[in-house]
Amino acid sequence: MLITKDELEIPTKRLAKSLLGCFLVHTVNGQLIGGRIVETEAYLSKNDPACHAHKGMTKRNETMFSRPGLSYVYLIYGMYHCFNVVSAKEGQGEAVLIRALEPVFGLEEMKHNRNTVKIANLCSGPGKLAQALAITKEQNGVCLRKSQLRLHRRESFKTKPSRIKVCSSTRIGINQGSELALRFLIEKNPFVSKPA
DNA sequence: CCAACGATGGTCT
DNA sequence: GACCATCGTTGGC
Repeated sequence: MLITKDELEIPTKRLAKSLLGCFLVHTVNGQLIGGRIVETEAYLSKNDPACHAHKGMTKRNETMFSRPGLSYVYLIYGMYHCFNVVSAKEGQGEAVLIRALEPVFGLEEMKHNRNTVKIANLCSGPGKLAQALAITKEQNGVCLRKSQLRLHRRESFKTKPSRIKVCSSTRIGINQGSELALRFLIEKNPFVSKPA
């Protein structure tokens, strides 16, 4: 079952936690690829200098200010993409970065996209999962309930029990705002980008 | 195991 | 011209 509009329009920190265990799937050439979200980070509009929206709207970050439930994708280090779920209220400029998935669907396709055969190396980082799922700036601004790129609830696929334990840590790969505990992970999950 | 570093290009000052 | 919400490789233990 798809994530509902109401489930998406909640405070960003809460959404970052509740997205854990949900499924991110992309239909490419009629084939479904993707997996279960195991690691996220919240980026806030207030008191968060690491957030792209911290200094207001620019060409790059404008979709961060759009409706919750849309996709925000940007290019990082000239070669990778990062995928976010726009959150909070329209106009606020907040989002949840999806940092890792447990690969579930279309493993062979994802191996091909990533040029590796190691399952643990397919989606264990924001750049990796975007590459595995063929997410690029073409998906920037699409609706995650209606486009080929979608979010499904935890109970949608019977791959694991839906009860999970969440833990948190400081965020990864940033300088400013690095002391804030806004990274959330499924406890003891082998598919995260780095242990807590 | 791990720290260091280069690739690579869009965005912002 | 500097800075990046990264990753793969390299070279040291």
